[in-house]
Amino acid sequence: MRVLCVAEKPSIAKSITQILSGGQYTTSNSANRYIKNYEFDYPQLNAHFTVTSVVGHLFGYDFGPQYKNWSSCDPFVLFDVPVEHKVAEDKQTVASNLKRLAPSHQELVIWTDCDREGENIGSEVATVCRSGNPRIRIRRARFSAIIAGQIHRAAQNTVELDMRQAASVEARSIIDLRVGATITRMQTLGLQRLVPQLKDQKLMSYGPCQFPTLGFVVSRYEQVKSFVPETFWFIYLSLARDPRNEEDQTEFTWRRGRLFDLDIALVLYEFVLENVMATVTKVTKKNVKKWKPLPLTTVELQKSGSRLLRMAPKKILDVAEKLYQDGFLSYPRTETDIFDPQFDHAALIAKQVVDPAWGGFATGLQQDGYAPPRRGKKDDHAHPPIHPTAHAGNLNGDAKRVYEFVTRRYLACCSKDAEGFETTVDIVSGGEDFYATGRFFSEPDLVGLVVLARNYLDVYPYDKWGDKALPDFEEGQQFMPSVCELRDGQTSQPNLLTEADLVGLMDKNGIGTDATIAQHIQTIIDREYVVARKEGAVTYLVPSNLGIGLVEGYSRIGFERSLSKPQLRRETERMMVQVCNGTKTKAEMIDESVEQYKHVFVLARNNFNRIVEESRRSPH
DNA sequence: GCAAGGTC
Repeated sequence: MRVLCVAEKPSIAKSITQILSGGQYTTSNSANRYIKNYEFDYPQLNAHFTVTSVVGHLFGYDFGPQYKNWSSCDPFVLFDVPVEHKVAEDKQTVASNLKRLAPSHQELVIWTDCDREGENIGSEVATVCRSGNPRIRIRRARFSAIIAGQIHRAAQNTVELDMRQAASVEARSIIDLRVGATITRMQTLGLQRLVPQLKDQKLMSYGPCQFPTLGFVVSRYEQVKSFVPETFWFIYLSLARDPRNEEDQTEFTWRRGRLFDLDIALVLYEFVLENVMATVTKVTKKNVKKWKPLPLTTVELQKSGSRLLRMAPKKILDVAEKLYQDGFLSYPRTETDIFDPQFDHAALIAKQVVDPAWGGFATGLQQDGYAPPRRGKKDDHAHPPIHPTAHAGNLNGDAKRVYEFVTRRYLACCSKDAEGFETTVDIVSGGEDFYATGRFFSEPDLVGLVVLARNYLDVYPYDKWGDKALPDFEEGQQFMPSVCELRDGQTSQPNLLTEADLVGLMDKNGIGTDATIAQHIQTIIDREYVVARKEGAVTYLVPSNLGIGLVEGYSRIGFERSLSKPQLRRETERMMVQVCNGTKTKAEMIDESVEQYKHVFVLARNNFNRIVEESRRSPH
């Protein structure tokens, strides 16, 4: 029997081949430059295997040519006209490779990622293969990690393709196209016609992900703008053990924190002054841990990368993609923050011992520094957390910095939590409670044998856990504070959104996926809805007048679930789950969603003057 | 000239 195996991407086809063939296989080129076809015998099934791949989706949806021209029709009709489902122009070579291979095989085994998109890509692969060989038997391999045992088990225990999951993706694709096209055309044409400043603005797109993304930026901007500082008061108390040394001050924090009522603060302060001699009520000493980081997901890479490496999320993902293609990093698009229990950490750590910067640390992990990585809560059942797959010694610039971050993060995951020693001193002065906290990695010799360790912090300089010395205090000890003042301060205004903040918000609200979040941010910048403003080391996102105008305009119309809020997208997500469960059909999902958006569209068009007003308010 | 999803 001849079996045709098709993976979602070339790298997976290669890994599967290496595992199933035991290293004995032949390679040939396909019509597509990225795709190779591998062949070998698989005696366990008494079969000859051909393994190849696609490069993501094969098909795309679009309107027919008669609707291409924006003036050809009222945008509203795009809610209902038929959509074409065709192999995308740039995927013709991918499809022709499958179609050519199908006739010489009796069985097709689909090895796409085990998620909704993977199921959908699998159904596309099946369609193309069937067009080359109508009688080909179609099966699906289920695997959640590229680990030999799992891959063999998947090959020998194939299942059915899940057509419900595939259908849920089709429904979402069609809805996104219809909604995106109608609102984009209406909005762009309307604003160009009615707002003089915008007549040359090329494209003012609407998308179910880009608008909620813009909404987050505008909403933070409004918070910053409407912020009114408040004054608060607190009692500041400190002790100088050596009154001649101004540096040697132990500052105590008032247990009440901040008070926003001056009268009350004054009364309490006067109580304290009447009896200011302080008494130490308690000295607490305890061992404390700072947890090592979780295994790295794409979203985390982008958040911490943009914060620590000061690169745009999109840039980080591009660099990581290149490192993956060069064989230095594992697949960079993953939601998983749990390593498979069978994952071979020893082999990966061994590859890093040669590094001049962290090789010594890796050697330490090989001796007794190793501890199994923490287990997060997310598993996409398709890819492991991001980790280095080979040592890279010759990188430069951004590639070097991203590789270093991923590698240090990985080694930190395989290390131990940092251990410190914390002392808290509680005092009472004039009936009010104060405290001071100090922390050490190594306790001064008093107790002698407690050895505390920085552990993962030695390889992960991105986390800070500073030493803060505290002089010795004893319970019952009394002292006269060197300073005791009623001080005031003001609440500070919130910061504008950073790219890292925005990635986090989108992830939390289900806007976009690990692979697309950075693109959506880039889109709202490209559309000039938002400007990325660099202030020192941090990049803040500031909405433009156009961006603010659009969001304000739509919310003025008073949509129950505004177009720039995440609820509508969440509803789409919920319906996809229902289609996957079988509690809703694809057609029902499309109908319901389109009805809802038709309503929104009509309301928006009838009240378009409000959007125009908001967009006109200031020059762009 | 429209979307978002995959991958390169």
